[in-house]
Amino acid sequence: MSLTQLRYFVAVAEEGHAGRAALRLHVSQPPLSRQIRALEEELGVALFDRTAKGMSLRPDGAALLPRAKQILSDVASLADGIRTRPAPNRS
Amino acid sequence: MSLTQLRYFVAVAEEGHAGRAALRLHVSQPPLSRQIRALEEELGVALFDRTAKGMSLRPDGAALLPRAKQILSDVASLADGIRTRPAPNRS
DNA sequence: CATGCTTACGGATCACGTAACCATG
DNA sequence: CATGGTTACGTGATCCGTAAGCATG
Repeated sequence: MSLTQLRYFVAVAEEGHAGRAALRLHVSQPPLSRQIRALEEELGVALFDRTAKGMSLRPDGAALLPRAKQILSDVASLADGIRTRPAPNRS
Repeated sequence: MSLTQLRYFVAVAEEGHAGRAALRLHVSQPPLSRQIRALEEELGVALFDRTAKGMSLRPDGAALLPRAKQILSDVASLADGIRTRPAPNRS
């Protein structure tokens, strides 16, 4: 499991559509599809239902979504927090 | 920034020694050294002091350590939580 | 037959391990 | 000169993008 996979998963979950998620992420659909599938295989569960209209969350995917977003948010704030701390002054 | 880099960072921080960290992670020292350096460059700060005895945490590294451990722990529990949830029954 | 996810395939990028190198006490 | 981190270098794996394939309404 990688942060990239979590980012891709969140984008697809929020867009409900791999094409739009790919645009949002500036990648093409195949890598997206592959990473989602790899994540599902690693976890051993189906995260989405593939319909003719797009991809919709299944229960396990819905359970994963908020936690994935939390982790990504934590990672981002960690990076920013360190980067914007050139010296330990809190004046 | 990748989860691998955070794992490498935590191992070196806790061991205070790249050689032992490498054994613990089942990799060799050079990849470890490179990933730590890449992380430092990405963040724009020095995380460790390189001494003749090993690597010791600098203030920015000490600030990063607990947050990195938290994220890794969250990721692990997320994966386990989904994996051990074959059906959404909470009987 | 139009839309949307998936598989095939070739090429670039990244990460590792061995070996050689450099610094410190 | 022994210990420990770093750089060099070649190889193997991973990931992407284009193109072709397949399913559904």
